[in-house]
Amino acid sequence: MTKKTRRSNVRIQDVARAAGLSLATVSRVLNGSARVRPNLHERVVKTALKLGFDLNRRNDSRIVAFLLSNRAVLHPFHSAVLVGAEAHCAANDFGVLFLPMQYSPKLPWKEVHIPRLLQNRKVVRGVIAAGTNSQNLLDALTDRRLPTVCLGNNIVGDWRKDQYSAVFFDDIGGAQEATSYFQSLGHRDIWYIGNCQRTWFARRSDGYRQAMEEAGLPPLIRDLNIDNAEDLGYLATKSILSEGRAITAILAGDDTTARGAYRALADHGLRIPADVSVIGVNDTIEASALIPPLTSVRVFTDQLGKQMADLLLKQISRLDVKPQVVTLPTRLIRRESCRALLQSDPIVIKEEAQAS
Amino acid sequence: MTKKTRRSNVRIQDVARAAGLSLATVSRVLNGSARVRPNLHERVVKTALKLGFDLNRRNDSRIVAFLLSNRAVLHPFHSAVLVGAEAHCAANDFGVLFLPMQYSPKLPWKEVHIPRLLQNRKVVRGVIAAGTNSQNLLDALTDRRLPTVCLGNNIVGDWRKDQYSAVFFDDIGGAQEATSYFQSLGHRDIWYIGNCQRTWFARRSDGYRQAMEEAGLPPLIRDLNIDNAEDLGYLATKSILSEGRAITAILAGDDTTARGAYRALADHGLRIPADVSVIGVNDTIEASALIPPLTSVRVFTDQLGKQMADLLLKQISRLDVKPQVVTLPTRLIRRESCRALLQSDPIVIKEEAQAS
DNA sequence: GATAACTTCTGAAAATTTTCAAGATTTATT
DNA sequence: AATAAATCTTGAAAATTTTCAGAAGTTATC
Repeated sequence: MTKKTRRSNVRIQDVARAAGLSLATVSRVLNGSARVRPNLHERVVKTALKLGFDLNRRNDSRIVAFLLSNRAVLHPFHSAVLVGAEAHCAANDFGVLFLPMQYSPKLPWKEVHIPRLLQNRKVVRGVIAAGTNSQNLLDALTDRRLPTVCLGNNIVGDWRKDQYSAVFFDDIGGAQEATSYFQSLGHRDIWYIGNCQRTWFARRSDGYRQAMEEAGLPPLIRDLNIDNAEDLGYLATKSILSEGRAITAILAGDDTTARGAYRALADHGLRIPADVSVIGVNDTIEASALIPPLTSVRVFTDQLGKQMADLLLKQISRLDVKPQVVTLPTRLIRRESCRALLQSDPIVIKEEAQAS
Repeated sequence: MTKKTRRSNVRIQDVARAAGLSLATVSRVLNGSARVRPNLHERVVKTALKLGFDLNRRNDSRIVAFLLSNRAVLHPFHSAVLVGAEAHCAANDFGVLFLPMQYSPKLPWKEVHIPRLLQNRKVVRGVIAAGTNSQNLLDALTDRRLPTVCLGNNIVGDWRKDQYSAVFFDDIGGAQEATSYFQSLGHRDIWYIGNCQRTWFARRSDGYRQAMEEAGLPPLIRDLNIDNAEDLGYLATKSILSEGRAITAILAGDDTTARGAYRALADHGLRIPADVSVIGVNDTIEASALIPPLTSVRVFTDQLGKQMADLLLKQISRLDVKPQVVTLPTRLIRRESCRALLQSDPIVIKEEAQAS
């Protein structure tokens, strides 16, 4: 009787007997190595829970996947999220599998190709969905019963928000704060530049628009459908300048776009911040690397990674947790790229229509 | 007889019988789940090979670890290596576990703490050792019989080069090429700045020194023991300028150091490339992000990752491959940060001893 | 709406992994 | 050098996973 405590008193065969199924089927359910009819699956899980079968501390995999969807490269932003997620996982004795993948948001979910390593919970226990995702991938992961937490800001198209855990960062509020900051410095001709085809640029333009409207100023948005963020910033800025529009401040949709703006301003002989003030969003190392250093809306990327990891690990350890949504605040980091506009300052309009 | 081909005709129990050992012991050797005395280990491996036991296509893990040793953050350089390695692994149906770790190069190898996930080949089959490593870690990995490939450039201290596969990139040659390029543009007062306590900065200073000596010019090296690369570049450049030394060109040990130099030059009112030309090393996105874009020694980071992955996967699939060393070439990418010095140009010496 | 062709699911048996306790070896201490 | 304490190895048995071939379910076709 007092044999010595086994790692768990309840064995897989006890569950099988109680559920009236074979050992094999129970094993398959418990480690997701193969498909089991939904009702039997449920029967196994229920029986296991009832008998108090130790669903976690068994010696199965302790790896989660960090999905980097639809990105060609690993940007500093996502690097930082990855590092944050890894640190939290490591602290909980989990490892992180780095898994870039590409898929079309239009593909029916059954046709989204899921990497082999995700097909068996023996290997990967859950997924952090970073990069740009859409509902079809979430469906495919749900079908495989993989707990998932997504980076909310970057999901394109409609998705069933109540069914998934997600972590957002408040870039809308950040854009709003940045715009208000410009206003507090006396700026009125404040432009937003971005590619509003992309969710994140669109979200930020909303924040900008709100702040402008609240201040009774007309929103000035230059929305170009260009994929490369630096080209986008460059061309958007260039087009505003060559049209001779009044401009004393630019809110760029992200730091890379801001860099393009820097370049266009330099081309036109305009100084930052003397002639034009600039703010970016994301506050990656790029922001502090620019000369002059860029004022930017900081996203606490390490916290972002940590939060996603945390929600995921909770889902993994307890099968019954409800999906949760968390929104992390952002914060404007003030650097030398902005200056206060004095009442006496003339509005600078360079007329040169320099050809690109 | 014609039963239908099994995934392998030889079973683990055949090996056990032939080797005169228990099933358990053979299992332990074959998946590295626990330590087995070296002679028995060898006996098992030999017997398995002799019987033609399928060492690979069994359904064991297909994951390798990407070790990022002793780095606080994931720099763009290592990001790119990681992405390159992952792509090649994915093409071979392997996944990559992202595994940052910290250890002291002075610790005896038995005391180097190896993450749990590396302790069992059931999880991780091999290691790509990136970041900064030293022999003690390699010993610890060897002890666990984990195939390892290291990033050769970043190994500190002595190590047994003939026992490990390694991939180098020719940064020495790159520094040499960069220096020669300066010379071909007519520069003579060419400085190298770096922190030669760090292996990579030291290697590059060697390349620089060679090129200077071959051209009959005195090497001008500003070697400061500062960890933060940007501060290093800033302070090194500042110190040269404030001493009033002649300087028309700077070879910075890496791109971040070059950025520091940019900032110091801007502080002194010097233009790039009009007054001073600058070259960096690594050619990360930082180089093209600077204004003006930085001429830099490109390291083909994706190839670097790919090569490391390739050597590793070969070692994993065949237990008998010899360690190999590969050196990848580098290439100077010319951007706007350099200009030819005309014979008539006066040598600019700014005398202002601006306090930092 | 029946039948064929195909796919998915399942349990029994086979194969492998893991636990446990005993035996072997190493290390520390006298 | 001898002994005790601690650690490491191992085989047998227990537990789990995987294979295999047949059963059950689906879909396409006539």
